Parts: sequence; C-alpha cells; structure tokens
Amino acid sequence: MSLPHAILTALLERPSSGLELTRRFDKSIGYFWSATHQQIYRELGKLEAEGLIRTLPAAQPARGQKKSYEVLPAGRAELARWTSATQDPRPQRDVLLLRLRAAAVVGTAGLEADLRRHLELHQRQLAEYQEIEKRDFPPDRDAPEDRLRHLVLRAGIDLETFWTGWLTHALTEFAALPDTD
Amino acid sequence: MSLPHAILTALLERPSSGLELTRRFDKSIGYFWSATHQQIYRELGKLEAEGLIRTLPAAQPARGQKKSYEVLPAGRAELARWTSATQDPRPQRDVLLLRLRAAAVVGTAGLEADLRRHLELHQRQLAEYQEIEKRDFPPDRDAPEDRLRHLVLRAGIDLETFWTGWLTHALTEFAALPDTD
DNA sequence: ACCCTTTGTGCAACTAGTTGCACAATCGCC
DNA sequence: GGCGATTGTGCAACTAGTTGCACAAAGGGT
Repeated sequence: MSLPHAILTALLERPSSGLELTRRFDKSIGYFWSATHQQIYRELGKLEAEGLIRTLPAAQPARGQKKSYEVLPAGRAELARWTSATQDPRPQRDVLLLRLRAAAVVGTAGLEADLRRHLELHQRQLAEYQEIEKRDFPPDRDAPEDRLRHLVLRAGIDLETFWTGWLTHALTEFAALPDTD
Repeated sequence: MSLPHAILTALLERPSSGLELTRRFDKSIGYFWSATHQQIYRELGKLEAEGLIRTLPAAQPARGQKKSYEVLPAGRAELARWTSATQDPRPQRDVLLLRLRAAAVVGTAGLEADLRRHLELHQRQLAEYQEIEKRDFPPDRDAPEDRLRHLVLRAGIDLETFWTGWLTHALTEFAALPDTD
C-alpha cells in the first residue's frame, strides 16, 4: 500500500496533474518507487473518492483536459500516520541473483553478456545520481529537509556503487570460470 | 515470471515435495526470492501441466499425502533458456526510502524507532550470512558451482552491509535533526 | 481546411503476489 | 482408542502492478 503515499508525498511537494506526476515518477521519485501513468490516474481517482486530495479550482471536467490535484488535510494526516507506522521490510526479490543460482545448475552460457549490460545500466545510474548530488547538495546546504533528501540520495548512490562493484567482481569470476554450457 | 524458474532451480538442486520447497524458500532461496506455500503449490500444478516437471514414481494421489517432484528435460531446457535471456532489471521499490522522503514533508515523528528496528533486522541478517559464509565457503573451495553460489552470497552480505551502514548513518543524522513534528 | 504530433486522461484485461481458510494423513501420548 | 499437534496439500478471494489500447484537445505545418 505504498503508491497512494508516494503520490501524496509528490503532491505535497507540489500540486500536479496526472501527467506531471507521471513525469516526476519517471525522474526523482521513480528512483525508489516507480509507477505507470495508468496506475497513477487510477490511484488519483481513489484518493479523491476517499477525500484525501481534491482537484484544484479551475476544474475542467472534460477528458483530455488538464486537471491538477492538491492534498487535503486528511491526506496529509494519513501520510504522517503511514510514515511513522512500523512496517516490515517487504520480501527481497532479485531476478539477477536468482539467475546466477540457476546458472550454477544449468550452466553460465549467455549470462555474461547480460551481466555486462546490467553493469553498464548501473554505472549510468550511478553517474546520474552523482551528478544530482553535485548539483543539488553542495556541502554548505543543511536545512532539515535537505538533509533527509540527501540521505535518500546517498542510499541510491551507495546501492548503485554496490551493484557496479559486485557486477565487476562477478565478471572477473566469470572470466576465470571454465566454459560450462 | 521468475517464481517457476526459482522452483525449477530448487528442484534441480534436489527433487522435493511442496512443503520441502516451502522450507527451502524460507531459507537459502528466500534470501533473494521468497514465496508462500500456496504460491508454490499453485505453481507446481502449472509446471506439471506444462510438462516441465513430474511427480516422482511412488505417487500417492491423495490429499495430505506427500508428493515429490523432479524436473524433466523440457524443464531444464526452459530454465537454461530463461537464465541466458537478457532481462531488464525490475523497477526499484523501497518503502523505507519512500517514507524518508515523505518525512521530509510531513515530519520525522515516529520514524526513528522503525529505522532502529530495521537496522537490527539487517544486522541479524548480515550475521547469518557471515555465518553461512564461514561454514560453507572455506577459502580452499573453488569448484565452479561453489564460486557461483559464493558470488550470490557475497551479494547478500554486501547488500546487508550497505543497509546497516546506511541506517546507522541515517540514525546519526536523525539525532542531529531538530524535532520536526 | 486538413493532417500529424504532442499532451493529457482513462478503461479493461491480465499477471503476480498475499491472505485466509479448509481439510486429509500421521504420530505421539495418555 | 480417542485427541491434539504436526506435516502436508490445496482452493478462493483479494490486492498490487503491468500491458494494451482508446480517445479527446491543442498546436504546428502545408
């Protein structure tokens, strides 16, 4: 049950229309919570029905007509409740590790190329994060919200650093492996 | 579409019944792919219907009667195909990071306790992995499958190391923060 | 005036994963 | 020999996320 809360957070940061939200999910928010525009529209409908958000004044009713939403007090309260409630981490699921384990049984043929591709993707992502860090978090900034946002970005950077490191190591291991087929 | 392949891998490592699979998913496999017994039984049924696995000889038909499965050649082929096929990483989703971002907007009240709890969980997990590493991967072992399995375990260890480190850092940041409510 | 692209909203159907429950066999024990 | 715990299999209903498509409005070019 996290998508509605992701949307509430985004709308609190800035009231937006469905498409604007979609774009923001493709960028910053999507770094740790992704969603398609279909999901977002559906969820906006629900949130409005529940009275947690509402459309901004200049409300055109028509389809294909821009419609912006803002968060109501009830929405903010719900978000605060959710943020502070204890939650268990959701179960791990990582396809790549699963494939590696499968490769131990059926052979590593073909896997190396995809590892290389993943490495590139993670390197690119890491570079992007570091760019953002340089741009948005110069060493002097330290308002509380900035510190929190920076913390989140650090998690992203450290995670990508882990993946690039691990994948690099995995590839050198692969090079040393006999060609199991 | 990874659960069937996780099951195929597990069955290739050792033919098992539904409940045995469930236990193994709770342990080693569950470290990067988790599933409930209900999911597993359902999937076993599908895999059998598709001709990728079959029940072992001493087949009791009755309910509440143990039933073991083994992988058929078609199943092994499918697993090999899947392992080597290129796949995009699935979208990131991390609730804790999302909550932190929400906290930047609605305040950090209550979050700290849960961060502490998560830290403990990750520390415990890390200790468990390190235990396994010491037990199962003494420095001399290096058959190809062992190297691959070790690689997977290293990923687990490094990930947990990242999380404990990051959470520790997050908690010191929290301590320095004014009490936003 | 017409068409094509972009922007924007949305429904429907499907796949994957979760939760809650039911029920059969077996084993130990009192 | 009946009773409760454990082992084992499974269905049904639900929630979350994905994929494929439809359609309306606005702007730009020719």
